[in-house]
Amino acid sequence: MPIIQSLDRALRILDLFDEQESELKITEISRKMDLHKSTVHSLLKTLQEHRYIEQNPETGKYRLGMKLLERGHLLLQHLDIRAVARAELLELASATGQTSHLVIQEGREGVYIDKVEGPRAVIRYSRIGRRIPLHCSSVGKVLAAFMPQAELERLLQGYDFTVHTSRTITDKASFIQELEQVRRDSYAMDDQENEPGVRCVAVPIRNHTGQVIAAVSISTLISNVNDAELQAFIPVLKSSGERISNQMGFGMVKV
Amino acid sequence: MPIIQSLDRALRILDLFDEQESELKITEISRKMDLHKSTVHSLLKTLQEHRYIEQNPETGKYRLGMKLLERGHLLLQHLDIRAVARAELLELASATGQTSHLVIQEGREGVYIDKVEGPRAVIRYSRIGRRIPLHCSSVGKVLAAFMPQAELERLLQGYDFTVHTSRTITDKASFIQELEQVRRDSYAMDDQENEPGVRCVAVPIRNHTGQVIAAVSISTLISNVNDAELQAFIPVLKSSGERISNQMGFGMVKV
DNA sequence: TCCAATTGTTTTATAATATAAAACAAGGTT
DNA sequence: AACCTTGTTTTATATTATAAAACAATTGGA
Repeated sequence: MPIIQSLDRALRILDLFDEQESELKITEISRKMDLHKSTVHSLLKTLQEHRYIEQNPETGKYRLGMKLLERGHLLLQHLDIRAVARAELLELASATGQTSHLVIQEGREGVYIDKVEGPRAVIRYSRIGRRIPLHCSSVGKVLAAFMPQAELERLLQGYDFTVHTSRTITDKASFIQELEQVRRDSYAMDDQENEPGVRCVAVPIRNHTGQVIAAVSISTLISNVNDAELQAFIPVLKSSGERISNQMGFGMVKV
Repeated sequence: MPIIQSLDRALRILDLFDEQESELKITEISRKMDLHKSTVHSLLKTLQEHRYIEQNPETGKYRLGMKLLERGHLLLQHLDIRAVARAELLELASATGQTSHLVIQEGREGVYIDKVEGPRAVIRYSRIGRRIPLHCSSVGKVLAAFMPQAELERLLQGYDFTVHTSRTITDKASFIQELEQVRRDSYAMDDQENEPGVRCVAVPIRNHTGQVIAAVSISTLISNVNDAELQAFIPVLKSSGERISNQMGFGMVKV
C-alpha cells in the first residue's frame, strides 16, 4: 500500500499521547520515534500550524490540539443517521406490521429521509425527500417540542397553521400547549390531523449532546389499527428511539 | 516556520470536509487541492491506514475517520481535568489556606499539571511541569495504589527507591504495604518522606470508567499545620476528589 | 447491451523535499 | 558562574514524494 513516510510519522506522533501522557517533550518524542529532534521539530511545527498539536507555552511541551476536537465533532455530525436508524425502522415495521418513518427538520418543515413499509401497511403517501408540516404531524410535533426555545419562537413567528383536516391544530396557543404535552409524554401523536383516517405516533432521536436531530414514527389507519393496538406501539417505538439515540452517541458519558 | 509539505497537504485535505460535504471523491480533492490524483491517492491511503480517513465501500468516496473522534475525546479528557479541577483546587486552597496540587502520572513519576497556593501557604518548591517521585509523595502513592496490578508490577521492576529524607520508604515490600493502606483509606499521606518538614495528603481522581487518571493533594508544613488540622483536611479533600471525578464522568450510568 | 467517459489504483523515473548534522539560543540545575 | 539539557534554526544531500503513464473498475448514455 502506498504510503507517505513523513505523514505516517506525524500521525504516529499523534498516537503517542494517551490518558496518562497528555504532554510530551521533543526529546521524548525523538526517542520514542527514533527520529532526530530536528525532524520531530519540523513535524510538530507543521501539526501545530494546523492546530492538531499545540505547544504549552509554560513548559515548552507539546499536546494534542483543538483541530482534533473540531474534526471529530464534524465526523459525529456526519455519522449517517439513516444507516444507524435503518435497522430499527425494519424492526419497527416487522414488529408492528405498519409503516415506519425517519424524519429530520429542514427549516419550517420535516423531511422524510427513510421509510419502511410493514406487511400490514397501507400508508402509501409518504416519499423519501417529501416534506411534512410540523404543526399537524407526529414527527413535526416532536421536532418542534424538543428544539431550543429561541429556535421555536423564531419558527412560530409568522408560522402558517394550514388546515389539513377538521382536526388540525390551527392556532399558536393550542400548538404550544400540545408541545408541552409532547415533552411530558416523550412522544407525539397526530390523530387524523394531517390526513383523514390516519394516525401516527413519533418519538425523538438525540445525538451525543442530547440535541434532538430527528424523529422516528409509526403510521396507521384507524380502520386497521384500533386504539389499544396503537397504545401498545408506543413503548416499542420509545425503545427504538432510545436505541437509535444511543447509537448516535446520546448517553455516552462525557469523555 | 519550518513545514513538511506533504503533511501540510494531508491536513488540508482533512479541512476540505464540512457540514455539507461529508464525502469527497479523489478527483474532487485533486481539483480543490490542485494536486495530481495519484498524489492525493497516496495521501489518502496513508491517512486511511491511520484511520483519520476512511473510504465508503459503496461509493468509493472518502470521509473523515474514527481516529479523529478518538484523539478528540482524548484531548477532551486532558482539557477537562485541568479545567474541571481548577475550581476545586481554588476551593481547596481557600478552604484550607494551603497549597493544592493536581498531578498526573508520566512513566515512573508524577507531574504537576496545576497548582493553587492558599493564603497561608508556604510550599513553594512545586512547579507545573515538574516531576515528583511516586514512592515518597502522597500523589505518587495514590497513582501507584490505584493503577492496574500488571502496570504496578512493571513499574516496580527495577524501581529506584531514592532516599529523600530519613523517613522515605526505600524498599519494595514496605511500599506495597503502604499502597494497600492507601487503597483501604482512599487517601495517601507523605509524612516528611519527600521533603523535611512537609506533609501532604492526596486522593484519587477517576474517569468515567473508574480508572484513576490523576491525584489531587494538599501540602502543608508541620510547623504551620498540626496533626488535628491535617486530619480535618482529609474529608474536605475526599469530597473535592469525588466532585472532580463526578465531573469527569465517574459514577454516571449509561441511559 | 455496448461503448465511451470517468474514476480509482498502481508503477516508476526523477524533481523536489525531508532529514539530520551542526550550530545557536534559551532555560534549568548545581 | 558554569555546565547540561532542550528547543530552534540552517543547510547539504540522501531519500522520498510527485506526477506521468498505464491499467482496472465503475458509471452513464446511446
